[in-house]
Amino acid sequence: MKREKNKELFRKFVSRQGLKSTRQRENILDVFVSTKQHMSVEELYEKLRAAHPGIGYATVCRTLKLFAQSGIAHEIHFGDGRTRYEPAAQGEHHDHLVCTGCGTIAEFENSTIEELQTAVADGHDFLIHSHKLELYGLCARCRK
Amino acid sequence: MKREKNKELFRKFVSRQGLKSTRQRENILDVFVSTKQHMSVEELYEKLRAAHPGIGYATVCRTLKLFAQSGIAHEIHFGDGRTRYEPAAQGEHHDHLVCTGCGTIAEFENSTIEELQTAVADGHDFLIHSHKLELYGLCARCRK
DNA sequence: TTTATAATGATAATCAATATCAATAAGGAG
DNA sequence: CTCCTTATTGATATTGATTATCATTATAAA
Repeated sequence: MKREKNKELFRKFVSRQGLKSTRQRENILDVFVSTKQHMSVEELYEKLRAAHPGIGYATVCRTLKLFAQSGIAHEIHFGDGRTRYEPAAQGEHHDHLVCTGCGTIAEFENSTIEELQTAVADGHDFLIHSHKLELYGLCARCRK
Repeated sequence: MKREKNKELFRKFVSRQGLKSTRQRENILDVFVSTKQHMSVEELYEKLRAAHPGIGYATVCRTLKLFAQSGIAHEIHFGDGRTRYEPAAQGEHHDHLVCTGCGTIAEFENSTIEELQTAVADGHDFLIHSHKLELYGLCARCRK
């Protein structure tokens, strides 16, 4: 199961880096892996406080950064000034359809686009590490 | 010429919106249209101060936002917390290759990718308004 | 000119994220 | 199990970029 795999990966990361396993990190990990996509730090913080009162905002920020470093999370910026995180699915990648009407975010994957990206990068002698593709517009509901 | 066209477009926008033509706006317009791509607000401010001392930072911010509203500029966010602007070329669109080694930004266009994006959006009954595609990695020089 | 209104620039306010730091917790050594 | 070094936490201050405020100045139409 993906969730458990990410939890395992993070625990290995912590031990490999000589970091310590703490109650807070486990709590944040639990909530994070079972969360819906694209949560902002603020949203995750609120959700965490509900389940684990007393946790600090700074700790949430720090831990999410660790998640990104460990590879189990991706940091996302949609240009609204908030940092968002989403659980990473190893070996997969998806891009986003962002509705400017209601804020809904849908996901998609398209391997042909990915291949073309690689081709473009090759043409520039550029080595792709990661990419970001976002389509902004109106979702089906907001078009009506 | 593209630069003059953008200047004309902005002047029309100002008059159409009942805004006023000011020395500062003309100065910022001059510097902006003749600038290299992807300048941050800070960089544009510094460049402007060199040519037109006394101009305020807030005015630069406000005017760049107006440029974006008028359609002659695009606002760009690369995730480093700085807002950048680039002159818009009407009817064209390009995407970015961002080197995480030296920070260099190259541009590319690929109409096939654009078509596939439209196809993906159609499949979701989504109407694209704009999009952002950025490839992060190492440029030719940094790969060596 | 006069006059209503918009724009400017200095500065304060905002907002998310990060740094600081004293108190606490983890976990290996003995 | 206890000690001890070091990492972590959480409260708060700070940062850094952008935006709001507001008195003063400038624009452009009557």
